[in-house]
Amino acid sequence: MAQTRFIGGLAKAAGVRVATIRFYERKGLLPAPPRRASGYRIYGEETLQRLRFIQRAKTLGFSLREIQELLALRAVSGRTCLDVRERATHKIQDVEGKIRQLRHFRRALQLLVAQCEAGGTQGDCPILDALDHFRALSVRTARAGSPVR
Amino acid sequence: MAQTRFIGGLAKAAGVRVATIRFYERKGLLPAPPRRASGYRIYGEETLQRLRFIQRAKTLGFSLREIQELLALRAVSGRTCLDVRERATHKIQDVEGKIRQLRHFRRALQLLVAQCEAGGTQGDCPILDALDHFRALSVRTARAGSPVR
DNA sequence: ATAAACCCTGTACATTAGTATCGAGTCAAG
DNA sequence: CTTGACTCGATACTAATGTACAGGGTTTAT
Repeated sequence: MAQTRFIGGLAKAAGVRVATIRFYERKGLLPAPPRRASGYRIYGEETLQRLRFIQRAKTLGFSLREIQELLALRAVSGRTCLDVRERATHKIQDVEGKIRQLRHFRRALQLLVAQCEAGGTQGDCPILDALDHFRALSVRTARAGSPVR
Repeated sequence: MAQTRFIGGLAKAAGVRVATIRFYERKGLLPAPPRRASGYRIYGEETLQRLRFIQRAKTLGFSLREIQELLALRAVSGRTCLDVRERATHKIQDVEGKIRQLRHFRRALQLLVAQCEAGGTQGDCPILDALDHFRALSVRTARAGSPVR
């Protein structure tokens, strides 16, 4: 049985503002919901799920435009399957790149912590340039750069 | 031997605009570099590395403010080691959360592709609600939500 | 020593992602 | 059937993250 509620209840459940929900609707991130005779928007559970999806994707560095594209993968109308597959495959590459970066990132931070612990719980840490290690690890896409002038 | 260059060369090497570099300097993401007598900024290799770090962190969903915090982990002056360790540990949690989310995300996208392939290269895909699967997987933080009204 | 290409500061403009406010209408609990 | 909380659309404002001049000085290859 679908929960139904007005915009305020949905906003509270999702932890966003009412204005944000209307904003997302205008932007096409949320479908125009059914309305009461009065014009009040009526939401079911699925909109809450979609809002949570949007929130998560945002913290992962996707822009609203990208999130819209991701959501559009579901709405197959008018798109061929091949098209969807291509887009999804491309997104997977994207996601895997992010995962890789984050792993390097984590490793660097762990090194930082390890160096701290090695230095003892008080007194000076060594230079703590573990983040340089991160840099060294993840600069694979490095281009040549302009020469000295 | 450190490469040195003016702001334009650095911008080109990092793939950002000159104005962006000056913007980051104003924001404290890049240190104020040494200058020529003329006032021209002079950059070494380390600034390029830092710029690349910033770019990567941005695509991973960190705001400039958060990136500043991450960079501050390196600048140990005035901070105790314990403090740094705590902050780094917290960041690691953060990063791991993101990795987890991205993995769910990827799984959902892979499911989507698989469903597409099962449906053949042409004709209609099934409903393709693999992203619902993603939702089901990743809604662990779900709160009760307001009741019907 | 000159001209193209570059840099300086300061300020204004743009885009993304919301937030806030207003006046008027609606809901629902007592 | 009133009253406080909610909703509506429209519009304007904000913060974060850049971008684009304008007017004037600098570098450097030739």
